[in-house]
Amino acid sequence: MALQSTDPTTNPLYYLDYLEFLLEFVSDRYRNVLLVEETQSLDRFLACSLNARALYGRLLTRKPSYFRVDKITYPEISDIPNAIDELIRVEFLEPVTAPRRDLDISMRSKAELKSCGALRVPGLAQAHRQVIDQALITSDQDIPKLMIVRQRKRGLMSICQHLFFGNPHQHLDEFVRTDLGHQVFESVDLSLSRSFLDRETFDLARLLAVLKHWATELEVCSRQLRRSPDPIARLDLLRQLADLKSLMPFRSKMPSLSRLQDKLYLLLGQSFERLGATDDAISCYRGTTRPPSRERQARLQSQNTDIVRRLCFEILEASTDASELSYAHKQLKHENGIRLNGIQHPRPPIPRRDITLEIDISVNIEQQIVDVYKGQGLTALHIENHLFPGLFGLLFWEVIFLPIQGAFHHPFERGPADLYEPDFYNHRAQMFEARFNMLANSEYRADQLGLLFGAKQGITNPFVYWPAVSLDLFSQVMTQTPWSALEAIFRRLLKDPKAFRKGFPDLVVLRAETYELIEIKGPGDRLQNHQIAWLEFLIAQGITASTLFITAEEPRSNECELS
DNA sequence: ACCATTCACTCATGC
DNA sequence: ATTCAAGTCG
DNA sequence: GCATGAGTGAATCGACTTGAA
Ligand SMILES: [Mn+2]
Repeated sequence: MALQSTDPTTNPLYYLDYLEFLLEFVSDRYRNVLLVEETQSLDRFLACSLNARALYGRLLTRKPSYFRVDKITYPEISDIPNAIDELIRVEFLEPVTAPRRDLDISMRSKAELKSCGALRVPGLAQAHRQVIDQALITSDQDIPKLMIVRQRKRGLMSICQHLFFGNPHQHLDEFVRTDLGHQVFESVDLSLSRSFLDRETFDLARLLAVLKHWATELEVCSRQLRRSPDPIARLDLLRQLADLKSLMPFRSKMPSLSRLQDKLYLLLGQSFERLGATDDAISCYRGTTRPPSRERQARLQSQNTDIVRRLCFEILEASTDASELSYAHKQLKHENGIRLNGIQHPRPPIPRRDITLEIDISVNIEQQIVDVYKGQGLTALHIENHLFPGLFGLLFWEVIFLPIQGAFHHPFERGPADLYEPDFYNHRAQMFEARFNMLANSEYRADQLGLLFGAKQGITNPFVYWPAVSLDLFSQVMTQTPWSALEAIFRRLLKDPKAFRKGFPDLVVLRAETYELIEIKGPGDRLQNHQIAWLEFLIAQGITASTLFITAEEPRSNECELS
């Protein structure tokens, strides 16, 4: 794998190396996905002179696709005019020949407009840029033409990037930032996986990306409409939403794409709901089981107790989403009275303390409590979701980065691509179980913690947030937590890594023989369902965890007690 | 996935 | 003169 | 007091240039 150094003194064309690495990777591994004319274009590009390719690579990193020829200067590229001609011949660049008064204006700075005499109208020189452009475009003021080129084949480039990364949003930046050491990725054998296996799947991915973009826009509209109702705009929006819904493709076999579809259905359902189109909303929610689809369906049909009950049972059976589960519990309890105890877990009470504190708004409340503990000679850290997930990510490093089929497709992945799929554990069950067995030995565990922390520090891992953790912290927490508790926490994490990574208590307070977890609640802040779920779980596992509610205190009184 | 997404937090309503 | 946002670059 | 839904703000690499306000 030939990733070169970014150092411009030794390698002034580093960006071209990146681009060509990507293009060659794609045309090599995704030959059957690319269309014939796409392959031909790529071949034509790769056959160009070094100068031409370098220029195209430079322009590709820039935001607009129109460029003033007189402004294109790159010291490392010689004979730019010639490179431009060459790129025009292979249709990677296009001269703007038709009169484009708009560009002749907008691509000039104010100073330039002034020096070609365009701002002589009184007051115009002081006006806002937008106003000037507007005024000049319709005036008969003569404005000299600029020599402008438009970059072509940007679409092809984004197709290649999409294929390379397996998603539409990562781009060439990753190469630079990785070479600069801003991010470090685990090196994984990529030979077992390709992002897309055929054109059909890939086209579906691109379609879904477009639909999602559209749906997000409509969702924003629906929110605005709620603020300021407008019956006509509402009807128009409803029509657009219906159009979008009718374009929804059949459920894809590819998990990453069906996840996208799930999100789309939720987005659509939510928009319909906001506009009061209950039936449409329900039918969208029916397209997916992703939370909170079932809860929304139930709420929208609250008058039909049979449906509500069926949905709630489904939730209890299948969902890991705390807020959905809490809804289902309440609903069923409410309907069936008390005789539902079979399903409910006995709930340990969550310890609660209340204090008053002079609150400093400029600092977040958690940090203030940390300082209070510091004043008492205790170490407290605000690490929220980084403690146990971090420990998990470290101890199970090898399993997480196992290069099984479908997990890794390119060198810039922070974790396996199927991490958030229901089968993440199943596809690695043997390895996970073997690891659990090994880690049951506390000496081995301690050993591994130290080794892995040293070996992997700084390497991106979806569970480890390096700035927030330290070996000392991990060591102390690990040795002071019974393995049974750790194992239970890790297994819960594994059930739904996305959902269960959130909701841990804010603070860890370190004491000599033990530690304590505390969820801070400032004025107006309430416990959320997933926080309650973790607190109860942790307490049930014998870990000291509690809540601390803060009430604002008038200035000037002092001291608060935290035993 | 940088006019986008995600999350924790915060506020406003209605019971 | 300064501040600010967008864009560029490694 | 409670539940709910909507809205906020911070954080996404960081230094540097440019043009506009
Ligand atoms: Mn909190």
